[in-house]
Amino acid sequence: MIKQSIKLSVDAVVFGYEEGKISVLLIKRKYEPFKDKWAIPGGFVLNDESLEEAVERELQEETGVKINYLEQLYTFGEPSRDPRGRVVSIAYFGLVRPNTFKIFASTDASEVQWFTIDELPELSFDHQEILEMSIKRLQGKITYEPIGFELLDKKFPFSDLEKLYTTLLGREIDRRNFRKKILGLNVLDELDEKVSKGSGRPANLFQFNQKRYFQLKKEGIIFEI
Amino acid sequence: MIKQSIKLSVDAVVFGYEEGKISVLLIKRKYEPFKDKWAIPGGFVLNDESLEEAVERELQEETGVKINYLEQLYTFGEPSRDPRGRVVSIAYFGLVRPNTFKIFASTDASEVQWFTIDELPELSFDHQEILEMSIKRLQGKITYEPIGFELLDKKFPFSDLEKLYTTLLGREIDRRNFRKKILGLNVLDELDEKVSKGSGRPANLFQFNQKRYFQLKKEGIIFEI
DNA sequence: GTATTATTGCGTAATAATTACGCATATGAT
DNA sequence: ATCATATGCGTAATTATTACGCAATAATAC
Repeated sequence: MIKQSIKLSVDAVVFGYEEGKISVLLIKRKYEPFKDKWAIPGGFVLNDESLEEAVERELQEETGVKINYLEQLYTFGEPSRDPRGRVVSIAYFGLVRPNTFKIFASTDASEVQWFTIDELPELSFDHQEILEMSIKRLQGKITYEPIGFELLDKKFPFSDLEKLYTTLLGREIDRRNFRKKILGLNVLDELDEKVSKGSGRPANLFQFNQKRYFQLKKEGIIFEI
Repeated sequence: MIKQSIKLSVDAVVFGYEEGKISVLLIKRKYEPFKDKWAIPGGFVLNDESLEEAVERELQEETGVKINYLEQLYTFGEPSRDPRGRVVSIAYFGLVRPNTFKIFASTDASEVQWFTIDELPELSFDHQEILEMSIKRLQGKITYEPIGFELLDKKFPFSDLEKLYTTLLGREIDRRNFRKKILGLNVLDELDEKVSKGSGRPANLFQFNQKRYFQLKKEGIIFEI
């Protein structure tokens, strides 16, 4: 039997949402190959850590990000995808609230930066493909799983949620029907707090009730936009 | 940097459909660990083959199966999942038409057998978990992608398709509404052939038109049951 | 050969879900 | 006070889903 010499890495596409824009966290590579090019954060898996642990460790090391939601995306294994040799990479996608921490570059990264998804730089390896798949997955997923809340502040006005969905889905949504639908799902708690931004009627704040969501899911009631 | 010593394998959950039953192809392991226990077919990835090539090679070697549809399922990487050491496995799920070839056991398998999914034996490693995830994926997927046809003969009476869906989804479907819906999707060609099985009015044969499906998909028209 | 049974195939009505849209309400700005 | 702006509630029109009746065409029983 031929000895297997395949290396295993993890990569993470991390999405954030601020000021009506979806952004992705990228690092500038400090070393070859693709030195000084932008890439998705990631790195090799250690012998005794799980894949999720590897992702969270690498993200912490390279960017300082604390992940809020993490999900396995796909495993990329084309023999030619890394010039150093055979590297199979398990890609994840994650959601964070950018305003809850400060990003910084270290270890393999010389820079860390948020890029809005319509202004992306050229990427290393097959990271362009990974990123495109992530965006599609995110767009698909928010219509049948309540993961959008992971991108918003814990307490948010309804208009923030609506803005997020119009941005992510890339189309207009009727505000009144959207409100009816979401509130009808019964996964939001209406708080006794109001917030006013600029002119206009002040908005009530809402909060996602995860416990209630799991309860409904167990009863077979599905979340769908 | 610590040298990485992780092995990479692929596993494939292969589904077949015959006589109104969904079956999974399992092998009996010839060697330790889990010698003489049932398992999902699979094995280690070679240095210079793609992951899909590895799956198809292992299936051919161990079982003689020629796969009809193959899709990546999930990557399982818990450090403790294999008693031999760290083995990360990329699981696939596949669909075949069992009546188009003969299965046989060889290399790592002492036996190969179809098991209906409600009469499964005890499985090796974390293969139980992999299989459960596969079944869920299959059930979910047939409602929004026309992959069910990969399990049927190329030419089939409508009742076969209906039977497949009731079996997979585990619930009754109104024959007349189902027919309207599927035919309305415009992805089936009605042939000028009829088939009669036992008594009753002979049924027209249909054939899935993949070209037409891709065309409709490109136009944004979605398949959904 | 005729009646019976089984299965296919086409239609229409009742119900539910989605979409479109009018307008009152509450605040900041002038 | 008046206007501009954004929130929040309702109802009607449209579309999709579900329920179900029944004719058509064969094998089978007698």
